[in-house]
Amino acid sequence: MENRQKIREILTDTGLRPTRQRLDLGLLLFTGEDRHLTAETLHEEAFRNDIQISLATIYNTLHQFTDAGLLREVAVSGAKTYFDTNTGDHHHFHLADSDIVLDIPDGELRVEGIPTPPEGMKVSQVDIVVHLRSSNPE
Amino acid sequence: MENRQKIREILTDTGLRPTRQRLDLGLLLFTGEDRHLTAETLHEEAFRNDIQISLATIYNTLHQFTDAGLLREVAVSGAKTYFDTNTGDHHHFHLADSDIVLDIPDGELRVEGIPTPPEGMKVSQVDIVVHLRSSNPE
DNA sequence: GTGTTTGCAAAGTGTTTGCAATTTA
DNA sequence: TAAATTGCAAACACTTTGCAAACAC
Repeated sequence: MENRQKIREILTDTGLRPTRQRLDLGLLLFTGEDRHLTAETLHEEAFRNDIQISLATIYNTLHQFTDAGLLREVAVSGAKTYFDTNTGDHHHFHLADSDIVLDIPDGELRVEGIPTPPEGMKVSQVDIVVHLRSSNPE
Repeated sequence: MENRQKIREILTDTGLRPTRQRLDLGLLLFTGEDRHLTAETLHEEAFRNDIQISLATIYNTLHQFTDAGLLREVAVSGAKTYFDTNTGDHHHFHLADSDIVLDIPDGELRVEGIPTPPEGMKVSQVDIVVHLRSSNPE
């Protein structure tokens, strides 16, 4: 299949051996729409697609992909770590009640006047999270 | 002591019974400079001050104080939950290497064009986290 | 073959919970 | 004394680790 070949290239380009697991996960992650996922989410998705991968390998792979710049870690809140297949510059809604993460549509949000970091430090990332709640009375 | 009385008032004002534990923690939290802490941090600080409080009660109290609007939860990154004694509108630096959280000095940072939330939702909080790394080569 | 990767199970972290004992109003 | 609060220990959710077996080059 053509897609599989594309993933293989992505992997070797970033110095990751194209193992069956990484190819399968890469195919899930880098095909189709951008999205947000947790290790658990991805594990279930793999399972649903008859892909056998241990949770430990899911964690390893998510981190390796993140280190390789193929994914981006999003700090939203709570215990779970979210990964974003969109590595571009953008920000997030967080639905507090359901723990769902959504992209904020491009171009609307803007930050002004990011302060100078303390001496010896540099900005590595700016995260904006807009937390949302249901506007109905409880 | 005068401070203790002040804390007692804060507690009763918010409908929290002024128990020994809440008074002690309130005294630690609401005296002196604003700061960021985790349950573990506060537990240690209490211990150093010869205040006997179980970790479970620390967690309970932090959440009760947060619900009462005396503290603010800050979603920075990673597993730990940070609480901020500054409940005002402000944002944070996160030192990625040491997991330290700092306030961004007031007035510099500004967000423009927070997008309209999806139907039926309202914005409950906007968190901006500027992640910092050492600018020295690794 | 050699070094890398996987997967299991066990361990680790941070947090919450159930419930009897204690404290507050 | 009725209701709220505490503290312990156990349970929990998520993540990492150690290491032998399997795999990629």
